[in-house]
Amino acid sequence: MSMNHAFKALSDPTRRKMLDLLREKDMTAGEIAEHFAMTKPSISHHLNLLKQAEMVFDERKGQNIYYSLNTTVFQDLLKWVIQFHAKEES
Amino acid sequence: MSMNHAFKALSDPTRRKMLDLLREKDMTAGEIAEHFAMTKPSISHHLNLLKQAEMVFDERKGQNIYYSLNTTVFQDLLKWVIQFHAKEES
DNA sequence: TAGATATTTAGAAATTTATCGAAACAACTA
DNA sequence: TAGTTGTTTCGATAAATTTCTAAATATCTA
Repeated sequence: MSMNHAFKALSDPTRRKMLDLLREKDMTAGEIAEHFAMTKPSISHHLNLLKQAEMVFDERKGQNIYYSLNTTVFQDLLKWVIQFHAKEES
Repeated sequence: MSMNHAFKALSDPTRRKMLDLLREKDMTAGEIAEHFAMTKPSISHHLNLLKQAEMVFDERKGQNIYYSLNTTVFQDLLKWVIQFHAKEES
């Protein structure tokens, strides 16, 4: 199910860069936006796709909404890729 | 470079299913096409994207063109995914 | 409560992608 | 060499995606 959303989410370089940023630390939507030459609504859209794909969590803290990685889907991705990496043994 | 192509290639369910088929055995374009409710030109297009992403090889043998997995990019993908799977240790 | 800040939602334009039918190309076979 | 089979290329259309501006929502502060 959400594997399809995950692969879609990963197909855009902006979203992969967002995930890379979140790997270092949790960030607000605004902090994330600072790293891209793109309007805030566009950033919001990308974050929303990552959320739908269950690759990030969002949590409001006062005025800000913090985004953080949700690593569960990455475990499924890892399994998927390993099938190809070690195809002769499966 | 080609990582971007690889992620794009993986974003389509048809192409992921093609890779899954090739995991079992090398196949001709026609054999691959039999598994999909789609015209041959469409199949050819998808195979071409997989080739550009360096995820498959193609080799003509007489009248047929055989497709097979090229696992080198999958190794890069594995490294990429592992970063997120084990984010706290990197 | 009014204004300021942070972020999202809505709606539209531009670009990319998926798919098709028709035609072309390549190799085999009679 | 003419016909047949396997596959791709071409050109067009429809659907999906990315991005924008404008407006709305949520929270904080004075």
